[in-house]
Amino acid sequence: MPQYWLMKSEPDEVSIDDALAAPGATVAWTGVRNYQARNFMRDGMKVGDGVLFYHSSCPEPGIAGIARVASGIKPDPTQFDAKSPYYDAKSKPEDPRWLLVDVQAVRKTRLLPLPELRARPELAELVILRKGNRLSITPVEPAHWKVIEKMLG
DNA sequence: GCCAACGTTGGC
DNA sequence: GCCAACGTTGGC
Repeated sequence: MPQYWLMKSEPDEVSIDDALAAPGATVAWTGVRNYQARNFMRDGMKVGDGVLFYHSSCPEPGIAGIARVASGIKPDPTQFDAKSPYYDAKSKPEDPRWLLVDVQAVRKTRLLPLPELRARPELAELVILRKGNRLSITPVEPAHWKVIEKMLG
């Protein structure tokens, strides 16, 4: 049973184009610093799961591409890098607090903006559309995935 | 830049 | 364990 996820990235940091241009179209998903999002990676993700690649904190936020989970969880090396904005002094290499997975871009899609997602009643329960949601990684129901795939064409 | 809505921290 | 203060996210 395949599972689906939505993963937010600021295109200034890693856009869908950056991911497609990376070796193997694969990037390490660094910088997750929220326990709930981390736990989704740790407890829920499997290699091959579908990913909606979402651009956040940018002029036009929305879904920008399709990707897949390309590895199991690994420690996020940026937590040990004192020069990284994601540095966490309280995390110890023998007991890493933060994890990542590799994400492989499958294809760039048209930009599917938030207002268009909100306009679809079938997507009302999509986690990122719910009020107050700020999670950078959220599960996506198979039915929602199908609707979104259709909208992307 | 604003601000709503969360999450985290730390004193008690 | 409570909760006020503070920090962050992220759309607008």
